[in-house]
Amino acid sequence: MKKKATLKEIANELGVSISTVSKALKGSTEISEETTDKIRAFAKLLHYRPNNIALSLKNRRTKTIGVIIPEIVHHFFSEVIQGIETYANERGYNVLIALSNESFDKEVFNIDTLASGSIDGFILSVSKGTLKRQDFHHLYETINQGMPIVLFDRQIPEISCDKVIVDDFRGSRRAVEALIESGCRHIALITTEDYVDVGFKRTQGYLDAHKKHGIPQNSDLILKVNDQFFSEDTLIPLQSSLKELFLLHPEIDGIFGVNEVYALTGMKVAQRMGYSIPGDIQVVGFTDGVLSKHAHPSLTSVKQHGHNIGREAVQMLIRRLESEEEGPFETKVLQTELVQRESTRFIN
Amino acid sequence: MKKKATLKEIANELGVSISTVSKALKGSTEISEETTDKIRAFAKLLHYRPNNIALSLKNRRTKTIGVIIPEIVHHFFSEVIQGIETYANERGYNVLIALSNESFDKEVFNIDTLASGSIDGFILSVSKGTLKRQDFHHLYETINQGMPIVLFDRQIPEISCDKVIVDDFRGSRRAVEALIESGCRHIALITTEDYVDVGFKRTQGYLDAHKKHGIPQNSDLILKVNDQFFSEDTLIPLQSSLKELFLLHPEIDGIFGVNEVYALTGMKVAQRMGYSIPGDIQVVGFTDGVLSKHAHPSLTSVKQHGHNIGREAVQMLIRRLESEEEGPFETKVLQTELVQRESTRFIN
DNA sequence: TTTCAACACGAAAACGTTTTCGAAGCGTTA
DNA sequence: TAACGCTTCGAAAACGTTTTCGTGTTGAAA
Repeated sequence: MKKKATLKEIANELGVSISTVSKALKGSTEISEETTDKIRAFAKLLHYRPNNIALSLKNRRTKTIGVIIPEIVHHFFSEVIQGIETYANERGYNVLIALSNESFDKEVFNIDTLASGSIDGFILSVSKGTLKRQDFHHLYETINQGMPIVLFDRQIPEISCDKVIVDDFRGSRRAVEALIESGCRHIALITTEDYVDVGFKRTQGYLDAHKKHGIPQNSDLILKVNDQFFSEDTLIPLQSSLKELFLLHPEIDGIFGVNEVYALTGMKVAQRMGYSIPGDIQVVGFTDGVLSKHAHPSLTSVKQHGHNIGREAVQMLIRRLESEEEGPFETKVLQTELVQRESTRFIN
Repeated sequence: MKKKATLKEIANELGVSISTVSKALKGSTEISEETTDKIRAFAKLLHYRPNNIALSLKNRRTKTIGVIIPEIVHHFFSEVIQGIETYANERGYNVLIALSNESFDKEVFNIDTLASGSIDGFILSVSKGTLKRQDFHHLYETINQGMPIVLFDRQIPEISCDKVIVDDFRGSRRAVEALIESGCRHIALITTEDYVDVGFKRTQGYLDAHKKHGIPQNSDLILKVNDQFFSEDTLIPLQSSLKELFLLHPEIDGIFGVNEVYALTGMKVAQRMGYSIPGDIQVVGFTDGVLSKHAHPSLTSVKQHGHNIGREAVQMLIRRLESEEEGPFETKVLQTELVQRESTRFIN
């Protein structure tokens, strides 16, 4: 690998000082036009590029935001990143992304490497591994070290920092209410285990919708999926559980999945068993992604405006980065939207 | 924002020199156990974290690989990143990801910021914007500056650097041959415009399969989609074009889409018009992603082992980073795999 | 001729780290 | 007592920048 050109080399070759070269390249009026031209020409010849890392050292700022997400395939996270990117760029910040793959160790590793110099602050959604372990020392350390963090999506109440989350409870309740209002009385719920905060809240919304409408809720209709290490394989056991569920409970007339894949899998299993969607069973999912749009029939979903989440997160982070005084931490709660498609026959 | 603790601060507080602190924290035997313990305790108290950026300055290496991809929602790119990550980590390298969003300007911006200090080398797939513009000055500059680049997926013949690509031609030909062998005689092709290299090659494979089997090919059955700025909206015109195509050519008995969404859209339009899949029309897509698996019926696809692509790319990059002499550039061609699902009735 | 401003440039510090080399202090040995 | 070796630590350079504060030269004004 060739080594990169530096100010020093240019200065030596041209018989001027380093400062002169620096000023000339920056277009300072201090340097004569003649010298400036000469230096610029030579710099171009050597393919000179300023070394930002040295700059960061000097400025003690990198103007870069680090984003750590658990998964990259999720359409939701892609949308959030999209939002983060566009808004951060507007404000003159660069964005770097790293993946935790839902693993605690990887999350710690990524935070460590990024925290030590590369970035000014974090926007992150914690991995399932971390949630399960309930070990947040790496986050505490980072915050104590003076680097601001904005958490999004998955909540950790005991950590005090800025947060931007979605109103999972109301989003979910609204969806289940819509099912109830359009006639469903036996709604199956496909959810995660309770340690995943968003899964828990969406489950609560499901329960609350029943209570609100005075509909008895049968807890046999709730299916909790263990997917700490989510992969295609977890779908196989899920499918058989679902088949069993439908066989035991032919009265089921609605399905609510706390994410896209769960809802979709529920729909597919029902279809295979001869149910018509939305004729016999109506289906709603949480998180509106490509799968919902391309499913057959397309899936009614609770949309989480990921773009806005990203935007809010960046706003909070930059405010903290660029202000000296340390105000109280905020938690921004964003509302969802119910997007109707072919898998339901809602009235309005 | 609080400022971060440094070696200097610790040294001053404890009345020792910076070198002593550095050595103590690194566990050098030079420093007495007593002093070491004292320094470490104090460092922990201050939440000290070494500033890697200063280190990179010294070492002139960051041990970090920069990855730039056009889109994050693509399942294919996610898989490649997955591969890059796991293998890079094994070799002690960190991975940073940036997005170009298929935009030339954003690609240039990202390369510029990353190239100047943050990383040792690039793995990238160029944006459609860049391909259309045919402007590669930013890549040339980076290479000339001495920073190695590995290109993947989308080819640029005129740039000399390491590349890892998929055998689009043979993958596509194989898929179309399979269609022909199972009886199709009028296969519609949904492809991109020719400036997208992979689209072009897949089109060539489609044509070659016909020639090889002596089947006349009707160019009216080829639909070229303009999707430079790909969004959900481009699907609407595509759908009407497809509808028109099927109306004009009721003889169509097969569909080959050069990507997942094209194939899927073709399938959906056909289904809406009353065709049965795979009874009346068989469908094959390129790029095997979540959509293929979850479609109804699920989609037969040409799978591009993204994980392997990532692995190969990392291997090539690290080899170049860690060896002094500059060998000739290589291009690694990976083969695809035809994954059969419900949208076809292949014989074997 | 003296004085002074304008102009063009250079020296050096600073950012945070690692590492090499040297040096002080102290005990041991001949 | 002198020589030596070990232990423990500090000074300083280096990485590539930017920026502040000189300093020397020139030309013109007094």
